[in-house]
Amino acid sequence: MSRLSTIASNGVSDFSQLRQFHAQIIHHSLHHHNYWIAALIAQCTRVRAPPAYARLLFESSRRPNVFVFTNMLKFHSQWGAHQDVISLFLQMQRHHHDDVDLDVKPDAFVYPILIKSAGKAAVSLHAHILKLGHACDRYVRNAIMDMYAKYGPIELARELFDEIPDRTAADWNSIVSGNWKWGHEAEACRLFDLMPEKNVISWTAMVSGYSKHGDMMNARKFFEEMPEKTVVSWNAMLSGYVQNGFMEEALRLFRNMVDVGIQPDETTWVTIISSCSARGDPRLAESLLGSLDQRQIRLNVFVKTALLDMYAKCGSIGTARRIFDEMGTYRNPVSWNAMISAYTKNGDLVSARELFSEMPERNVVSWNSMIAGYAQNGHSSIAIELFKQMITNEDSKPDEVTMVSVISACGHLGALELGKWVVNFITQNQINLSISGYNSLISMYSRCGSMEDAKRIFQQMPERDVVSYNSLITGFAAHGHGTEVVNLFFKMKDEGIEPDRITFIGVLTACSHAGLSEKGLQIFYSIRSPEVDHYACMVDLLGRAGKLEKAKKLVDMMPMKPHAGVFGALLNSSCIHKRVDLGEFAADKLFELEPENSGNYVLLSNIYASVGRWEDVEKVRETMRTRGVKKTTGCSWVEFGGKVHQFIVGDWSHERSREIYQILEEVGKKMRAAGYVADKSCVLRDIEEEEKEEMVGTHSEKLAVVFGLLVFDVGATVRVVKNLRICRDCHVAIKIISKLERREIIVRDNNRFHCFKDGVCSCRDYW
DNA sequence: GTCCAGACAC
Repeated sequence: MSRLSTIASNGVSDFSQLRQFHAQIIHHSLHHHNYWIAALIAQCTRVRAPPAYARLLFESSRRPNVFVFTNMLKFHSQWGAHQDVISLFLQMQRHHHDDVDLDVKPDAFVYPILIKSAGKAAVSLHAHILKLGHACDRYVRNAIMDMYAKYGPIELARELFDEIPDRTAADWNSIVSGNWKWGHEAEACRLFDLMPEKNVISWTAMVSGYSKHGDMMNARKFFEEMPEKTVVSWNAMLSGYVQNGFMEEALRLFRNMVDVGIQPDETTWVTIISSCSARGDPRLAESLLGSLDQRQIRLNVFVKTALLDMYAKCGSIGTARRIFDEMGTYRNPVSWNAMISAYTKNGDLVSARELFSEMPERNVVSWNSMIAGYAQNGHSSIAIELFKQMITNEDSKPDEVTMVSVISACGHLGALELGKWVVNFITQNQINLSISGYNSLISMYSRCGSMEDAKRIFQQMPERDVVSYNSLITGFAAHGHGTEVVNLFFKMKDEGIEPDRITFIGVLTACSHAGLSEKGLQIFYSIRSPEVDHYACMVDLLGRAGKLEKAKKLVDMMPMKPHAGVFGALLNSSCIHKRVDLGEFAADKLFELEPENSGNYVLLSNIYASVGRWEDVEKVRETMRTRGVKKTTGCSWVEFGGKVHQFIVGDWSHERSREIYQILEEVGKKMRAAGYVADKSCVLRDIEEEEKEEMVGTHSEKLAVVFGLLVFDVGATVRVVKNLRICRDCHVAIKIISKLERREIIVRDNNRFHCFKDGVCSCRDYW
């Protein structure tokens, strides 16, 4: 008996020792005694025993008392099983309610655990706890204050802190960490200096605070000055280096740590492993694993999850899955999520979805991984559908990460109506957006063709970074608003934000499309080290302006190897200016670089057609046939009633197709009556049977416009979204429809926008 | 006998 007591108070060191301990308790027939059950559960927490094991222990108690409950709560809390914590607490309350004499009244020991697990939701517990009078307990008091410090409003945490008459070190540490968390660096430092007694936790909080702010100089300074260090302090410093990308420093510190005799713990390993996955360096990881093996490190679920993630990021999805399968009952939501995102990053949405539906306990990250997976792999509609499921399910609340994916999906679909509904959802659910959230809104509005909204968001943002400017610049560039872009470019410099490569691409494209050659050249020369993409923009700019010799010269002078974009720009401008020689030169290079891209063949053929060299047109067509190059057919979308309707060439799948084609026929008659004759110079039109039709063909853009304007009354503006180039025939048709209907039609084509108004198109150079 | 503050994984 006394031996058992010794084990209980000293603790076991691993799971197998725990099982021996358990066996001895059974041997002494003590396994139904609450005292021993509580002790065993406490040891489960210590060695991170599997949840099923702890649950079995819990159920072996006929009448769990407050100790058994509390230890079980602690166990769940450590695993992050917050749902279990809450339901166990409710069970406790029920037991107490049913029989007041039973020793299960939730006490001051229970509330801190509950508050920690409930997170932000613990706000609703605050009043309840005050009523029970637990708020004067220093642990409970601290837990509540800490909750406000972590989840906000931090001001309330501060009020509570100021009211505490006998502040403990924990109270000071909570308020310091809270200030770091909310970005109040100066206040955190001020409070740290005011602290009557600083302990190792206070110092570690400062190291981690500076690290999270990217201030590694000060982080290191505090780390060096600490009077004592624990393994947690080392871990904080390590993770600071890793998160700020100082991998060499991290490894050096790690060796240093081992040298001074600090035993790395599981957190250390997780940090080191995740630094390998960030670098995508499987070799380093392998050698690390070797040392893990040598040290006989027992891999806990955290380490295993980090390993899983590392293998997935280094491209060994099979190994990742093996680890996942081996984890068995040790899996927690994070392991599931890591595996799901491994699949989505690999483009394997089927396997990801399968895991997602099998998961026992989904959290917001699971939904986010899945939604982002669809959004990033081009399945925008499914991403939005899943989001709608998420909000009906109500098991997890969407956060900013969710919303960024959903916003981006709306942008790719060009679904403005849906986008506005999403924005409304964000405000109604009080989801706080960071800079990157606002940036994604700017992108979304730009992609949906609503620059007024994009600009409004930009102006309303509390703070802007280079991505904010890039998003708006790229948007205006796509709409051909050159001067707006140039103004923004100078404004950002005034604000002290350095333009990056994306900025220059946006500005140069805008100059090119708006015919601002001089401005464009001037800006190009100001780039410190121009990259190949910038040269491509300049070739485009010079080419469009008709300075094809200069464009060709620039290609020859480039300090790096030109890529397809450079020759593509040259081919495109050769087409605009009917330059067969340069067109052939560019096309030759392109056929080598990307033989399967049909667009290049079409452009070359158009050049020949424009100068009447029909035998060469035929030759290009022959080449396409022998190489098996198929002209890509695009599809168009138009949004109506919160739904995105899709059309492809010659498509009859839409439920109102009959009506649409009938109206198209009538529009065609009107057009012919108005004197419009189909333009016969539209070449390669017989590559696809459908394109044989005259003016009133069945191209997707026409279907979309007719649907939007005439079948459904969408109002003044109909937005058509298409990501491939629209054909010349459709371009003309849309112009005519806009004139006949006296309405605005916005077409997104190849991520550029054309606004048709009363038969006039805003773009200058497209055809 | 239990509870709070600092580090890690998606």
